[in-house]
Amino acid sequence: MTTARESPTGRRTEQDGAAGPLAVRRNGPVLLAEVAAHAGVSLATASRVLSGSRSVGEPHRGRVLAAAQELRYTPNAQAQAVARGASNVVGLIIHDVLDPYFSSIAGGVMRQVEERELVVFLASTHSDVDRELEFVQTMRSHRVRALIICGSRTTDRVHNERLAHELEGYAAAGGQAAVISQDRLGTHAVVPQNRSGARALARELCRLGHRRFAVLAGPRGLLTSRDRLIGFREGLTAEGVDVADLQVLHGEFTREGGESLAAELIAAGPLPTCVFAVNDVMALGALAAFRSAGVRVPEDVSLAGFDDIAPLRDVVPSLTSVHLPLEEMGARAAQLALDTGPQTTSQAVKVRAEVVLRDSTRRLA
Amino acid sequence: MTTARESPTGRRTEQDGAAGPLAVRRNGPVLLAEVAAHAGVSLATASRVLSGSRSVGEPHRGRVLAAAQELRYTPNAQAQAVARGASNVVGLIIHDVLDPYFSSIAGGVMRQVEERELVVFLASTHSDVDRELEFVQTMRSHRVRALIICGSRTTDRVHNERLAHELEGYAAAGGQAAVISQDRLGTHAVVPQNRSGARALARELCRLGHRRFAVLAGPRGLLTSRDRLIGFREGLTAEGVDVADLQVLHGEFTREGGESLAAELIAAGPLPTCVFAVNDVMALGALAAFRSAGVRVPEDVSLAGFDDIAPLRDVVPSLTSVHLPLEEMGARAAQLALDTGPQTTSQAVKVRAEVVLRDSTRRLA
DNA sequence: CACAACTGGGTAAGCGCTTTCTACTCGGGA
DNA sequence: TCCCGAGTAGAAAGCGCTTACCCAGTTGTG
Repeated sequence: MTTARESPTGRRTEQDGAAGPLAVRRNGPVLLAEVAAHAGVSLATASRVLSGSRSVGEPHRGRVLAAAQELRYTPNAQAQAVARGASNVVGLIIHDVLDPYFSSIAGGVMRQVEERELVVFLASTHSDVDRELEFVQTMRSHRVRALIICGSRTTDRVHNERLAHELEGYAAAGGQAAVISQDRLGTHAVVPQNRSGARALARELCRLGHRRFAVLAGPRGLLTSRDRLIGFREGLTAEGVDVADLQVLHGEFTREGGESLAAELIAAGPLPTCVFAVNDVMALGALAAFRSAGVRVPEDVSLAGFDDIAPLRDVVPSLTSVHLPLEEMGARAAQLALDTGPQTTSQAVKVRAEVVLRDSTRRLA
Repeated sequence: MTTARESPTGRRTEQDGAAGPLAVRRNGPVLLAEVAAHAGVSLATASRVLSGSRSVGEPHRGRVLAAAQELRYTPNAQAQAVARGASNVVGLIIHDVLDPYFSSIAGGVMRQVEERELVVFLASTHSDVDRELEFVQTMRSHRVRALIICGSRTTDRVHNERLAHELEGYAAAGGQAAVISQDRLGTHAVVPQNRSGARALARELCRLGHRRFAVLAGPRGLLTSRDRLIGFREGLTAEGVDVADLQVLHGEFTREGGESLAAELIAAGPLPTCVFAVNDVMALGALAAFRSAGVRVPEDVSLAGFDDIAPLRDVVPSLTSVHLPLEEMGARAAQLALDTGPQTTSQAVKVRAEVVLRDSTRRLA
């Protein structure tokens, strides 16, 4: 078997002259030119057969197909993208794959993407705004045809401006972007109704007889956390609860955050009758903290979360939460970014958040 | 603002002659050539400055940088990949993002990938072998520099051969692949010790006094499920339990699968003292089924799973399982595929599976 | 039977970059 | 003063494809 050498430059040389007609082994992938040669047709014809861009007559057509098969030809998608001036990849930026909130959304996005025979670039920021920005640049540079960014926006002005600027550049170059969270970047947006959801939750909890609440909130700068907190306050006010003595603890937006905030709460003294964790993973953390401190839910304290993530199905007591159709949100965002013409003005889709009362919140006597 | 027209062919024309020096607005992304022109240097120089491939003298260097900044230039990564003949993307094929087993592994892979400033293509097969094959082709065609496939291999000969063939082609073209599961494809492999893990579990359960078992197994063709079943049988035999009356139920490898198999089990008559679900999501499903049927775990029946996935932390009773360092496995696979020279023979890394006894399995009096 | 209107093949000009190769300028030893 | 390298800029030849353009050879129409 003759192995072709590479020139020192890395460019292929024509030195394997001794190679027989079937000396296919070479390093690097098989090229279209080789398929064409093997089939005895021109490069153009081979390309046309394989990409079906124009009809090709039968003697040739078959030969090309056979040659491609035999040589195990795989077209170079990057080169195709360059030549065609259009890529078939979609970018997806999330905070963390391990968080069920994001993996659910990702699931929805992937479904849509796969239906369209595209592929997805996945990047996770781990809630770091700089990485977020960096990934947008990366995606831009890979000329993704659509970009989906999910995860709460922040109050960080500088970052928001930079990001908006970057996305503007992306849009100017013909890209379609959609965010899942707050509609602040001038892109398409899928916007969960955090505020009204939390408001409704507060009212339901009040109707169960609760008056003394604590909120386990996320970082101050996170809009999602902030909106939910605001909504919750509004709901309480509407029910005539004095918001002044609402306990609000800020911490990480994660399970660990919830766990340590709940621990703080326990340590701080008499518990309220009801605790609202602004998202479910925090609620799960809080539940663990309560459990290990011997605080019973809902007997000693009621607990509610937000998002209604899938793993909630398996916890006891079943957790009261505010349902968000996460997969659907992902799917919807993908649709917005993929099915909208480049000239369309950006759309915002609101997503209702529905309170689901379960066993973790009890009715007060 | 002058907008450049496109020729009917989609190729850019030179018709925007009227454009002033700053008429940057055009459709499509900014090109390197435009940056070069703006900076008054040649294309080559601009390229060298921006990719740092060679030193460029100061008057020019600064001008290029400034021009790039001003025009919001983003290099076309696809074109770079074509020109350089090397891409910076990694492929990751899993069954389902929503399954914590896979999302944990994905998390590990992503960490490694991000450390190296690469990006990842994510594809999910939903356990469909045809899609798996198709995705390998897609990844190949995108010239991913490394490919990580995770998810149990099957007994489907035809598929295995096709897949091996495809991967051979990938390797021949210089790609590095790693699988996480069974080492059967001639690639690098991260191999969880399913059999010995299950064997150890069986022995521990026997030591707790159990003799009558049922196994909720996955599809017959799945090697992971099969290996765990075999190992479990071996463990029982070693402890002198007659394997003949071991109940084995086959179903889906998912939460729903576990749920319906457990329901079957309950319906079938007297329960064994201990049930082994071959993976945790099935165990979670079974737990739900038991709960809703009023069967208490572990009082009425003991339950054990396998994988020790993260959401297990939040269920009560805490579930006995066999721990697998999922994130680490993902990271390890990524390392194998990324840090190994192309000429190295493929390595297989075994991963120990450690039994963790928790509250879902009780000691029999 | 001349003349369109198709078909379907090949040639070559792109796509947006990188990199080799050539050319030039400059400083310093002989 | 001349020559030689070092250093750096630009021209141009790639990378692996697609596709506009051109040119037979066929068919269909009046």
